[in-house]
Amino acid sequence: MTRTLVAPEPTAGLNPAQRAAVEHVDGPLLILAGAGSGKTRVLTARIARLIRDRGVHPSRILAVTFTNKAAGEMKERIGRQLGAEPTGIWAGTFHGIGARLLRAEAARVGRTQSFTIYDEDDTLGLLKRVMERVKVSPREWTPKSVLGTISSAKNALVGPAEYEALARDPLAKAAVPVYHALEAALREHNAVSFDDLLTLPVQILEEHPERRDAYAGRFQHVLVDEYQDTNRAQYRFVTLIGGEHGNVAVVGDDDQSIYGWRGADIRNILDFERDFPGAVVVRLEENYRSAPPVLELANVVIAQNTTRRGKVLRATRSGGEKVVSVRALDERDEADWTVEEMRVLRAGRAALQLRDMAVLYRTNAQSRAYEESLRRAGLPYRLIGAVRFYDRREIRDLMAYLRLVANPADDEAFRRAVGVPKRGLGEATVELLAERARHAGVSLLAAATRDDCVAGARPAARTALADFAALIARLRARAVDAPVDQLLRELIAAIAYDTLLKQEPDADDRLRNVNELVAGAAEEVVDAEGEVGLTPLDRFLQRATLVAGVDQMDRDADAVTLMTMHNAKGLEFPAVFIGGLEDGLFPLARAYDDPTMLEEERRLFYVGITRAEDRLYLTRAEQRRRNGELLASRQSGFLDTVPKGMLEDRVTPKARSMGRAGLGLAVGGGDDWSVPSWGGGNSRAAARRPGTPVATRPVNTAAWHSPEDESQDVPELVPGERVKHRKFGSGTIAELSGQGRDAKVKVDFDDEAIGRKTLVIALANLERGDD
DNA sequence: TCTTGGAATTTTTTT
DNA sequence: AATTCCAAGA
Repeated sequence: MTRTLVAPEPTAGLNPAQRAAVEHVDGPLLILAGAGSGKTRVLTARIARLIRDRGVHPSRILAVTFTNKAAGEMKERIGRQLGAEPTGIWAGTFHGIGARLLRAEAARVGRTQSFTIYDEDDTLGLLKRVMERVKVSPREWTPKSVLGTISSAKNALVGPAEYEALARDPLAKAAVPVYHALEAALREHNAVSFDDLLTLPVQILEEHPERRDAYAGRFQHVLVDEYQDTNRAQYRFVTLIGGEHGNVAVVGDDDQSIYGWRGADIRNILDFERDFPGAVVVRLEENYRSAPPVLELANVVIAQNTTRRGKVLRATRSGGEKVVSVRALDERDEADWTVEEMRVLRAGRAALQLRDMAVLYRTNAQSRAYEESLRRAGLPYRLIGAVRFYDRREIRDLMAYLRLVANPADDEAFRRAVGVPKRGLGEATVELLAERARHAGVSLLAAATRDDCVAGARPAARTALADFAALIARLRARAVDAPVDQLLRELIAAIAYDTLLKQEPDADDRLRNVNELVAGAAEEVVDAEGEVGLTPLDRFLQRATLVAGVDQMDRDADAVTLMTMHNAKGLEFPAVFIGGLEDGLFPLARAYDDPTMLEEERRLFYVGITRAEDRLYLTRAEQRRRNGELLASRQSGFLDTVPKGMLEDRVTPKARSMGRAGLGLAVGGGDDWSVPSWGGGNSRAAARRPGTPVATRPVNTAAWHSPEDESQDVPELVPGERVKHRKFGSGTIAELSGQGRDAKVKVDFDDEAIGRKTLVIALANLERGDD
């Protein structure tokens, strides 16, 4: 049964479970793969085997990965097993694959092949304009919340009509006309949102059975990685393509489901066997990555969750260092300690390289302190996520031009490009133009060249518009045969963008970024692997929108990695530092009231822990600046349930000498923050409200209350009560509204110049009484 | 039309 | 704290 071939056998060196997953051929397959259990290996071996041993042509395989980078790496690994990289395989993220399908089928949803993908910012900009048009006040409903509810609807495959029928709460009702109008506007702009990359392909496949048959027939085998993070639309996509033949292999780990907040439905993996009858289930529970102490901790932590299929990772390695738990004074101390430990690891016997170390955290804001410490220490680092390269202003400016060149209907791009550089065209002119364009049913760019549309604008403005339109037309003509980098160079010259940047504060950085963009565009031309009829410009623009932070990560550079735990999924490092293990930060305060959210936070912790191969450090700070406010914090509840002895406790010198005693805080008894302990379940929200401000008598927390009033929720403010605000001084409460975190007060301040203000209690940091 | 300074406003995570 | 938003002035 073992055939001898030139390349190594795909199943060589696999354990029995892995081998079973690789050798299973037809019919649904669910691979429950614990962290570090070699699932990527299994996935690649499986595809290699399909191609080599089962004669499946690569073009008949659809492989969905979580990042573009992962797709690239997978193809490369398959190539190594087969001796040559497979051509024709569709491998990428759901969004990337959706875009690819959509390019081919664009006409069916009222777009052309050159449609633009609107990112979050673009979509939000469009939505604001739409809200204005349909008269939904952005004061009453923030554009973000409206976009959020529309986005959830899309991810659940609820279209505008159905949404209208279902709308019950006020926000949803307000969003109804916006949803309708937004869809129309996107279509007019020849654009799609991120969500549309998932929903429109589904819509096409559902409405056109022959298209569905074509794709389902083509893709004989469907493989999906990180299945636990798929949402309704993605699930439907998989079912539409693979439901019939059932050759669907999904890999996932319910314990690593961390995207519930964007519509991922953990039930997709929990119910796989029901959705795909006859599914073979393979469990990969042997962990090859982490040292036993790391795994022990991971198992203890995740065991607190109730909603899970249940599994225990078994270590295959032995030995290893104890997990270290560190208490620091503040975020700066935490970062300094971390960096110091990094130097020790580098200089010590382990002789780790910087690329072997990663700092993981819950929120991007936490990166700052680490960046500063690393810079002070002179250690190079790479920051993943946060501000994407393509989100930088100078890059977006140039991209707006390219977008407009590729898609003249992209009004959002027009609005951005027309303002850079300043050419005497302001809001007044653009709004006039928009009005006329709307009337004439044409795009802004088209309107700029029509006399009837620019009539009424100032002569100077008319000239500027004509010049701008001519510039775009010229670039458009060049785009036909010039490579993208050349086009970019000409654009920069035409608008003298480099001279413009040179006059700005961060000129050097910005110019470097621009050069990098040009260089990146040149590269793109080289590795363009020819996607059906797409122009190089279209390809370039699409890639720019769909690259994720991790996609840009260069693992070869010797630098420390900083990123959120969400971004760390699928990665591993010899040494991992997880920062901010404090109540209110990790888990986030928002998760307290909701067991589902709390469990998701815990899964995120589990993901973080299992990134570590040899060494793991959990750090926390006694006080931390958040949103400009200094907050005292208790250690994370996640640590409370860890058995004593599993962690090696350390305290930074600063925390030891200036610890909380020095803060003069009225902490409710005891010198450790062991005050209210809470396990997995149902302790009262009031008893563990986080983010306690370091101030006297805060009103938005119950953490310092004496036991008697613990049963009360947040201490009630009442109308007529006197309060004091940091900036506004003293005042009297006039009115209360809202609940929980959204609770607001109207306060009449004594200072007449200030008068009545509406404040969010949770943010206002009011003090009770006068003083 | 563009610049400015003060005010308001922060969902945490991302394709 | 930091960014974004807005209104008034140049």
